Amino acid sequence: MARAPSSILSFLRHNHRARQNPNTQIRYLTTETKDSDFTEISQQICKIIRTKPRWEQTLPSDYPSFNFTDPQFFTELLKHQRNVFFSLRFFFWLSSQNGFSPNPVSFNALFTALVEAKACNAAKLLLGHTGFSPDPASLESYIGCLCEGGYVQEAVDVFYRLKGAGVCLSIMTWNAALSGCLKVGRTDIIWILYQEMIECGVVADVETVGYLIQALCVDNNVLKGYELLRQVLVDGLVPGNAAFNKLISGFCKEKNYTRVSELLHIMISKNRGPDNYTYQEVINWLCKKGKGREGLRVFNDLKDRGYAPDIVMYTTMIHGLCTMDYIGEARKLWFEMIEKGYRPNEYTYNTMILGFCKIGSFEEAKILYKEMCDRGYKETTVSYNAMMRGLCLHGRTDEAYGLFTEMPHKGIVRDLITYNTLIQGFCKEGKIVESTNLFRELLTQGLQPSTYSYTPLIEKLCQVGAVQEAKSLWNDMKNRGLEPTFGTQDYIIIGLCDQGDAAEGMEWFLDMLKSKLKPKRKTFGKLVECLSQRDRLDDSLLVLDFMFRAGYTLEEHICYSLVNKLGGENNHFVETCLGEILEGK
DNA sequence: GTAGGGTTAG
Repeated sequence: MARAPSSILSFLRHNHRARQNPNTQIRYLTTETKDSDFTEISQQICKIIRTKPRWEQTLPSDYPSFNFTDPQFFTELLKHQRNVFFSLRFFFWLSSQNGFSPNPVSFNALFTALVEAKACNAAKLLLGHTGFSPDPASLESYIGCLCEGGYVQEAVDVFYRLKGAGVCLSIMTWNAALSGCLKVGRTDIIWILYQEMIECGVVADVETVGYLIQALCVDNNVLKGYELLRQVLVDGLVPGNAAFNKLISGFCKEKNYTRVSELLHIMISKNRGPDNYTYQEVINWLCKKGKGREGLRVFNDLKDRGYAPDIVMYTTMIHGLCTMDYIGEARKLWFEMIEKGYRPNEYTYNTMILGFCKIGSFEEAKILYKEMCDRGYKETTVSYNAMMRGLCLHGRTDEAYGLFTEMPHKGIVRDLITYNTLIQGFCKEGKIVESTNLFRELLTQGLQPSTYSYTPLIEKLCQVGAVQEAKSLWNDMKNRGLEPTFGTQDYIIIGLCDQGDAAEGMEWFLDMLKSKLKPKRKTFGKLVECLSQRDRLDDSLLVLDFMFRAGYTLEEHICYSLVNKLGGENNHFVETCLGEILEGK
């Protein structure tokens, strides 16, 4: 005798054990209930698809008379299923069943749930598999969701879809989009979106301004970012610390410490106290720009004022001290850090290991290296590169090469820096063949060479008189769009002069001036000497003139040879120059 | 969000 639906429900409600068995419940509800209670059933289905691994295969055959493919049932299920991924799986399962035609309402509910759960990949999947279009509000949330996941290009596509439908985004979504673009470094999209934002008539808020300032800094437009800051400060808006910090590190990079200090003062006066990130950037850049002493002073000041440096700041400072070869001080900080309860991590170990390697204390380095491994930190490309660099710096390239050959056996990837380190090491020892081979290997490995791959080779080739090969490497480098590093043209000019090719040396020299580059003192000297030996006195005086203007003086022996050459001439310019030479200007 | 490995020559 079948029980009436209400009595079943009441039975379940009062019978604890029966309630615990979802199968029992569904069997009752689906076989014996005429007007199925969707709410009750979907609650039970939720439980089954959450707990039963192969429900797709068993559910239909277990309950043949229940119509799972009723769209209304899915909507009910969605209401009760907290895990959106189960709902998505159920939706796809339903879609594969005959007789189920998803309706826009359930699609939209599912899409919204996915977006709210920040499951943008799943949302993307759903969108791609159905012909439905979510409602504008969900699409707008979807934009924020995409941006957060770093899919900014897709977010822009959705934006244009909404724009086409005449929908304007809220300031929250605009900000989410800008923030997302910033995270993945797509400032190009930031400016496009900002333009659109203005056209929509949306008023930027303080958060927007913060992102714009950061974007300007990323684009190396620190000054513009600063101007924007000043402008909004007048309006009473104070952007968050992230914007200040970006500006500060931007000005640090440019060595504009006046602005840095001004910004720090603004932060304090606006109750935006500089945080660990702020000071860390300051210390970091001071050290990177060769002002490690000042970096250390800031660091010590902070401690005196009661700021507690964290492990990152300690690592930064230790790194700075190691850069200056103040290993003793670095080591002191190392122990101080441990005393404060921080355990050195992978970064700290690698920094300190390189510090020891650089000054040739390989025994100390090896002890730390072993300690690092014992603590469970794996050997990495970075740790290998550090050891190889140290060895190369001390002329132990064979040992460095030994490590290089060892890397693949340990499953450690060789990267561009690995190759560059060894190329430089071999070049320094005059082992051009080995370097050239490594350079070729780098290319065959599919790595993109950098300026640092070329520079040591160009330098060494010039020194041994192979200027033609050096020039061909130079062209290769330029063709790859790589900017030469400081001094590369100097090597070539000196190489040309050594070969007596004053004419081409002069061409390269003029190119340097055109590019507003300052040749080295040695380059000037060599060129003057070479030109005068070739009796190109006008040119040599011209170079001499630039040399003085660059603030250099002429080496004595070149001075004498020039004076000898000029002996017979008699013009005003020569006299002036000679006068300057003799005055030692 | 933060930190570590490759840049001259003196």
